[in-house]
Amino acid sequence: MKILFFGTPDIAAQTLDFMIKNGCNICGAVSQPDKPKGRKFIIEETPVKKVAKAAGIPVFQPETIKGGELLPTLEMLKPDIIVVIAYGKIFPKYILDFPKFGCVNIHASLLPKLRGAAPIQWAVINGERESGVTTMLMNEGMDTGDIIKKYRLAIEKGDTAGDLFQKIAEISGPAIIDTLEIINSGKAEYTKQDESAATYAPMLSKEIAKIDFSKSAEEIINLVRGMNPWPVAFTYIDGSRMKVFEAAATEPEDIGGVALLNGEAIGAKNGIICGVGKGGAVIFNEIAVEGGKRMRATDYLAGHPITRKIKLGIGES
RNA sequence: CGCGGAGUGGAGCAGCUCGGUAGCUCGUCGGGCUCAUAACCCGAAGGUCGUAGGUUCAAAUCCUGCCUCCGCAA
Repeated sequence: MKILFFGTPDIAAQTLDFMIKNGCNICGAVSQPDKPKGRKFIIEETPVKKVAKAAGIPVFQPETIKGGELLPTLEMLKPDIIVVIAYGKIFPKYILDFPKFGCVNIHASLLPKLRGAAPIQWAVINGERESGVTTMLMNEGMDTGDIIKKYRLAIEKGDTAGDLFQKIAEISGPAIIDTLEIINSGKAEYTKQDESAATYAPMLSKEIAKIDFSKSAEEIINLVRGMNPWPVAFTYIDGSRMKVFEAAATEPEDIGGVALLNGEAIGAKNGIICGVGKGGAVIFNEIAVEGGKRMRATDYLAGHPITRKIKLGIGES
């Protein structure tokens, strides 16, 4: 079965790598165009492109695909099936209809929950205990295709989005191989999604990453986990942006009777304790401020003592 | 040349504007106090101030090149 692979970021690259190593017949890889990245604006190849090039697979990076740009490529390669993971664009009908076995997408959630761009982070932010990947036959909607198979996965309490990314990446390769075998054997069943149960995982934005201290301790801790390693939950301390990499629940009494309202913080021997909504409090264990490296909050406090309570979250928004 | 910040004992920072004695909090080590402690008291070790030059009687501090790290932006 000739496979044309679509994908862009690291998680797609790992899956592609797994497929190659397991003998899949990949006739080409389509990825987003390379874009300037990093501090120096250096153009960097997408992870999928790197893997494909290393394996000698031809790479295609059209700016857009909705106007028929990919038709010549499809006719040249004549793929039997298209596999898509985190490519980043909606597929137009001419591509969906081209391969004999259709276009199979592997999505990092248990559909119909968390359709959209950032299912992994939202699973963590929402405090889900379970996630996984779903393979489906793509249609013209966003993650609305008929489900082929779900592969479940537990989310541990301390998992960050980065941890979940890793877990998802590990099962994605085996999952797609399994699904391809099912399709190839002709035993595939396509199940319609329950539209009433659909939820969405929109792209992450700066606004979402800003800590809202009126929320509960649990919600804030989940946000911190879900934003790690990117874009990282943040607030403002002393007028500077402070990223929070790790936070834990704590009791307001831990700071010796000082009452902390929402957003009020004080230095403690284990980190920075901050009052949050519903009478709770969280402790920031690992942080980074502008210009500084990531460090333990206790180290920050060594150079920036907070002996009287201060208000967090004040800064240019 | 996209914009900006930073390199100072093991960690986090101050000192630089206005050159002249290496400072603070924590940690480490030793001692003391205490029923006890991540608490408290006394003491000690530990730094070519990122690097290469320049200016100067004298540079952590002023000037120039280079290296490294980080934030924004993507």
